[in-house]
This record gives sequence, structure tokens and C-alpha cells, in this order.
Amino acid sequence: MPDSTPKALTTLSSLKIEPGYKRVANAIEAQIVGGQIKLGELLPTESNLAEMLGVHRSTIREGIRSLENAGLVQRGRGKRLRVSVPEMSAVSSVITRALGLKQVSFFELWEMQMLLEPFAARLASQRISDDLARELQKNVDSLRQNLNDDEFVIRNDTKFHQLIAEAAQNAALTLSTAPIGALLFSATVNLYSTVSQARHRLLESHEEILAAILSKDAQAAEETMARHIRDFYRGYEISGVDVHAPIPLDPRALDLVK
Amino acid sequence: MPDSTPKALTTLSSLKIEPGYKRVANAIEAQIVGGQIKLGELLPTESNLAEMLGVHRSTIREGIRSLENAGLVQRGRGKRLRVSVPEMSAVSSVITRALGLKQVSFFELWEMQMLLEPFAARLASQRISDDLARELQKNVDSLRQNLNDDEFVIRNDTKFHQLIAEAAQNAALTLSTAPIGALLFSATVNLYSTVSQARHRLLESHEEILAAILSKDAQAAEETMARHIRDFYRGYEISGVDVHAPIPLDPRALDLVK
DNA sequence: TATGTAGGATTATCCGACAATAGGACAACA
DNA sequence: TGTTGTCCTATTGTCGGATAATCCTACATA
Repeated sequence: MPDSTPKALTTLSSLKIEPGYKRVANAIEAQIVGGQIKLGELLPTESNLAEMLGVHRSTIREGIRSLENAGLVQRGRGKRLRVSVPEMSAVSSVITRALGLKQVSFFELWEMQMLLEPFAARLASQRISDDLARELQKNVDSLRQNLNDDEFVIRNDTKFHQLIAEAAQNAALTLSTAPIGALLFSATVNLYSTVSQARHRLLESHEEILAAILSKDAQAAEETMARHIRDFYRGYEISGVDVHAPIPLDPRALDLVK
Repeated sequence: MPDSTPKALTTLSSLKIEPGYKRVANAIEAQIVGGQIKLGELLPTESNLAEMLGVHRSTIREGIRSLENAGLVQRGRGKRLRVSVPEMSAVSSVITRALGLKQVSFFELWEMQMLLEPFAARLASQRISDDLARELQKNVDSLRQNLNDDEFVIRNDTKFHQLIAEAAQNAALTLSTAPIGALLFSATVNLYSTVSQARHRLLESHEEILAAILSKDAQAAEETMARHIRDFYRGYEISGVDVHAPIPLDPRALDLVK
């Protein structure tokens, strides 16, 4: 066999130039990240950008799509492009999709939840704002009243944990918990219809956790939440699904984070 | 003041139809997420898609950009579109950018790191593969040899934590830690040049952690890592920067996750 | 004060064309 | 045999230009 990789010249960098639409995206992104264009400001019109960067308007449009998807710009028919802080929801749905396609297992997600949620509950008990406290209270109240509506229960549950994450006032934490919660939705869809007691235990747990948070008892908040998550695991086991099998990605899970 | 929100008709859903490119993106995404198109397969050509969906090729192209950015499809000049699992790096950079623009503080990130890293170290000590063990060993060795190259130290440090997260074999965990590590890079850039002892302590810590993981001592792995992260916090404080100020987003941070 | 209307600005979509690249088939050559 | 050069075709990348749909503002009207 002849030497297929000669010693010299093995470290040549590819001199391929990036396609135009990607250069457009990078250029605009750099302006935003670098702070030359401030948040909330308007971008030049597509026609202007095309002129400025010396490419056709179609190319500009393709480049901007990338940024739009990442949440860096918002656009609308007839409206100018506006620079915006990426909505957490936009980012969350990217993560959710990725994890879903990555075929993560229930166990992996649960493991993370078991780490994050009690921590979030502890922080929430110390930092929750009056507004969020009210909203959390309302959330639990409405759960009590709609305990037999499966769809409602699941959405309400997701929202409950989302509110607690928010109350913890840590953006990185919020961003980590949201996709996990959304994905576990897929796993929970059939849980409440098969395990009838589950919904009552859910309500009790939420009430306990709420009480602990409102009374600013960090220790109790952490513990009740931990118990709640462990309960969740048992419920899943009882329903008979393999915890190590990849979670089937339910399309509704993506709506959930939006 | 007249009633600006009449009682009836308050729950009308917006009947705005989505623009074409978004419908295109959704349609293709649904096919992928739903599993009709398997990973690694080729998508129809742009022209075919245009014909199938009844829109112009330009519209198809714009729709596909969104998916490309999210990492769902890969493309290249003259090459057909290929469906792919989102690269973790693509997702990480979206998260990193979002958190950066969201102006998160060092404290927020550190708080998360303090939760995640010791946990990752514990799992890694129980689950690490031989391959990763070797790579981790090599990582620490090369740190010992390049201890005076600031840029190298920082990249090496990021990689160290990334490897441990991988070793924990939990995709959700990896995805949470990567962006946090990358962003803290921005914060660390000036640390080692100002605090001269820091780099030696860094090496010692990494050696300790490595030893704990390789000997599969979960307890020690968790504790040494926790100490390491706390050290990091002290170092940052000493350098005199306000831990609650938003982290300035260094462009290199985005390269780091790629 | 609220409602209707006109006009310009801007994005959304379409049309059709050409350039650039990838990939394969095949001949020429050492 | 294995390498190189040359063709061809399929496909993406970019372009120039056109039209429709929508937003925004100003102004008129009741």
C-alpha cells in the first residue's frame, strides 16, 4: 500500500470561502454581539443591507433567516427588522428538538431533573417575587379545579415547574430546566390516564411545595421537591415503560416551550 | 374611560396565516421529527420540494435555512441536503449566544456550575469509558507542559470540564454544562495573567480530580471538583470584578463550543 | 373622539436565469 | 495498477427584476 498521507502538507487548512448567505449572517451577528447595534434597534432594510454588503437581496434574506431562527432578530410583514434578545422559548425549542432527536432516555432526563428541580425550589424559596408567588398560587388553585382534565394537568404541571425555575432568578437554570420539562411531557402523556391515583398525589405534592416556598423554608422546599421528583420516577416505572429506552418525541412537547 | 376590552369575543384566535417559508420549515421539520425521513437520508432537491409544496424555490431555500441553523440538515454547494442529528456544538452556540446577550452575571453561571460540575464528576467516576479516561489523562499532561501559555490554559481548562461532562454519559448534562463553560471563558481571560498562583492551583486541582475519577472514587471526585469550583470563585473575586455584573461576551467564547 | 381613507415603505413571494461546485464515467498516461 | 485529466449532469448558490401583502403614518371625516 502506498503512503496515502504524505508527511508534508498534511496540515493545510481548507481555503474554501464561506457562501455569501453565511457571511451575511456572521457579519450581522458580529454587529449585534459586539454591541454596535443595540437591542431593540432597527436594522437597515433588506435593500440597504444588500447594497451595503454588495450582494443580492435574496442572499441577505437567506442570511437573516438563520439569525431569526436563533432569535436574534424579529421580523414581520411590512415591518422593519428589529434586533431582540433571544426569547428563551426560541432557544428552548432548539434544545428540545435536539435532545429529542438525540434519543435521550427517560432516565437521563430524570437524573438531571432530580439534580435541578430541588435546587430550583430551594432558590425559589429564598428569592421568589410577589408576582410569581401569586402566579404560582393561582397555578395550584387551577390544578385543584381541573384535576380530571388530563391535558390540562400535564400543561399545568409543566408550568408549575417552569414558574419555580423562573422564581429562582437564574437564567442559566431556567434554560436548562425548560427543555427537560418539555421532553418529559412526552413521557407523561399516558401516565395519568393509566395510574389513576397519580393525579391526586401530584396535587398534594404541588401544594406541599408551594407552602414550603411561600413560607420561605428552603430546606422543606428542597426536600418536598426531591420527594416529588422521586415519586414521578416511581409512577413512570409502574406504568411499565423502560426507563432507559429513548423517549418518543411528541410534537406537542415543542409547543410546550413556546 | 370606556371599556377597551369588551366581554364577548375576547378569545378570538389570530387568523393570521403563517408565511410560506415558515410553513416550509415546519413541514420539513415535522417529517424529520416524526421519523418519516430518517437520519442520514437525503432530502428531495430544492426544485422537487418547491414542486411538492407548491411554492417557489426561493421560499424553500429560506425555509431550509432555519433548519440548517438548528443543525437538523447539512448542506453544501452541489451536494444534496442531508438530514442529520443536531450537532451538540450547533446547539451549544445558540445557547451561549442567548445567555451572553441575556447579560447573565458571573454569579448566575457559577451557581449553576457549582451544582452541575461536582455531579458530573461523580457520574464520570462511575461511568467513564477507557477512551475518555485516556483522553482526560492526556489533557492533564498537556496542561502540565504548557502551563505558561495563557490561551492554552484556558482552552485546556474548558476542554477538561467538557470531557468530564461527556464521561458522565448524560446528553442533557453535557448540553447544560458546555455553554456555561464557554461563557465563563469570557470571564477567565484575564484571570491567569493577573493572579499568577492561579495556574498552579489549577493544575493541582485537575490532577486531584483526574486521580479521583480514574480510581472510581465517586465521593472524592465530587468533593475535589466542588473545591475546585469554589477556588475558581475566590480567584475571580480576588481579581476584583463584580460577580453580579453581566459577563462581557467575548467572541472567542462562541468558537470555544464549536 | 373615534373611524375611514390614501400613500409610501417594507417585507413576502414569485419568476427565470446563470455561475459554481460535487460526483461519476471514461480515456490517457506512467 | 493507480493516477491524472476531461467530460457530463445534477444540484446548490447567487443574481436581477417584478408583484402582492402588509404595516405605518398622516390626514380627512363624522
